This record gives sequence, C-alpha cells and structure tokens, in this order.
Amino acid sequence: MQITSKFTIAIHIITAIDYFRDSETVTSKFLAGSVGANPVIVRNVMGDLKNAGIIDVSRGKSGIDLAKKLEDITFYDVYKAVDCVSGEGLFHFHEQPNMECPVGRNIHRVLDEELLGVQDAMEARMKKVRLSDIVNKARREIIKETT
Amino acid sequence: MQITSKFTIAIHIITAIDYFRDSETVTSKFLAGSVGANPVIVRNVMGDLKNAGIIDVSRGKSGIDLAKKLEDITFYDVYKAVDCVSGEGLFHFHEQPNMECPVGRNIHRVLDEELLGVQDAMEARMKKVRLSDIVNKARREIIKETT
DNA sequence: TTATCCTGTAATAATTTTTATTACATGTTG
DNA sequence: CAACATGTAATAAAAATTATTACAGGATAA
Repeated sequence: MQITSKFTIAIHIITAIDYFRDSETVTSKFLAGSVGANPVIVRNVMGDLKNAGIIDVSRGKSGIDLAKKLEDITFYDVYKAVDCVSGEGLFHFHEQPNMECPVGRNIHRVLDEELLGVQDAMEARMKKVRLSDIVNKARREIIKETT
Repeated sequence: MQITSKFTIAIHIITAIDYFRDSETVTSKFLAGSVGANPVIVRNVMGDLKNAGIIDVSRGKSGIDLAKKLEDITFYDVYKAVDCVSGEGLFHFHEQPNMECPVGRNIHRVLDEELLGVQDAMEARMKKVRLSDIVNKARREIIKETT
C-alpha cells in the first residue's frame, strides 16, 4: 500500500501555483496539464486545499492563488488537507480477529498504541518540511536546466 | 490509503505462535481461525516470515515455531518481511507529470528526497518496537480479563 | 446583461490493489 | 501407506483509487 497520489498532486499544485503566479492564469485545467491528471481530480484536491485555508480559489476568470506564505505550509498541513489516512489510521487492521480467542480479542487494543506511535513519528517528520523548501529547490533545479 | 493488513496479521501470528506454543499445535488453519482470515492468506504471510528468518515452518504435523527470540524481532523486521511498501516507497507519486512543463519535469526529483526522509522517520520508529513488548502486553491484557 | 469562462459536485465507470477461495502437488510424521 | 500441513498457482470477489462525463452556479468583462 501507499499514500494516495492526492498528496504529491497537492504538493505539485502548490508549487505550480507559486511558480506560474506571475506569468500564467492558473486554472484547474492548466494545473491538470502540468500534473498529468484529470481536471476533476485537480479540482477536488483544490477543494481540499481551499477548505484547509492553504489556497484561495474563486469561480470565473480570477484564477487561483496561495492563501498562506509558503514558509507557513508544511507537508503535514497538506497531508491533513487531502485526508491521506482518513479516520482509520496509517495501518489497516485486519477486520475480524476471533473474539473467542484470547489473542484475537486483545490484539487490537494491544497494538493500537504502538501503531499510533509509528504514525506519530511519521507525522512529526512531516511537520518539519516546509513548502518553501520544496519550491526553492524546484526553482534551483529549473534554473540549473538552462545552463 | 493504509498499510496492508498483512502487517497486523503478521504481528498477530507471531503473538499467537508464542502464546499457544505450549498448549496447542499451531497450524495455518489454527492461526487463520484466530486471525479471522483465510488460511491461504496466513500461509502466505507465514512464507514471508519464514523467508525473513523470523519463524520456522515445516510440512507435515510438526507445527510452527519462532526462529528468533521475541526481543530480536522489531516492527521493522516484520514490515520488511511482508513487504508493505514494495519497491515503490511509502508515497504513491502521480505517474504522468508533464515533461513539457518546468515544474512537471522536476517535481519528482525535487520531492523524492523529502518523501524518503518521512519514510525513514517512520521506519526508524518501527525499529524501536520489539515483539517482546507486544507479547508481554498481550499476556498482561489476557490475565487482566480473568480478574 | 449577456456571453464566456471556471469552479463545485454528483454520478458513473474504469482501473488497480487487496483479500478470499479453490485446487492440488509436495513434504512430513506416525 | 495413511493422514495431515505447507507451498503455490490460478481464479474470483471485494474494495479502493483514479478517471470521465455532465451540469449547475458564481465571476468577469465587453
């Protein structure tokens, strides 16, 4: 299993919004072209990012913009915004342990604490990555191409 | 997305093997009963654990046993054994970023390093959880039930 | 204000991944 | 040899992810 591509799509979108802010009118169609996915997928991710207060979107010809400074957006914010692990947690627990069995009826409670610890460690790391790091790095890479 | 239930099944299996070691002949069918999954699923997980040197399995009536001490088995060992994230990494990258677009053709390279950092943090945490912790806790919970 | 463009969202379908099932060959024990 | 278990392939069922179509409704500009 893997974490949905909605996450990398969201990061891609934010990067593109910033990068093309001055040169293009950024729409879901434009972004879909850059991402290589369907415009509706992009609009759904845009909706998530909008609800999370990360981007500003309005209808009509206005275009899309960032609602926060890149320094103030972390991987974690985006991960939460697109709801990568829903309410279920990072680990999918097998659904029907046998309640007649002493191991079966206790394993869930026993494991949950440790599983959550692992998830917490991942999320803590995500809080340390800022979108400004990503965008800066992308700009450097793009400049490097032309030399 | 979530990490496959093969992982929690594997932990469940190891716990049950240890718990029932003295009182039952532990077979894939027996384990499948405790886990609440198909015996073939259990046998596949058993195969993974066997290949990783975590359990000993033999055909015929011999039963299943642990190949290592519980203190020497970590979440990470099990996670690697059942190949939770295959070769692809924890994050599923959208597959077709547009190579005509400066953002599109650089985003993968730019993100990969940070995504790997997150994955590493998760795996590092998994290396700290020992199966002995789990089994001990399970035994305590089971004893608590009877009081 | 009206034509145009774009977002929001529902409904549906296609694809991929997980999980389950059936079947049987092979090895082991007594 | 008989009884039982694992190993594994082939297949199917179920669930999750991603894509597509369609259209209502807000925003903009002439």
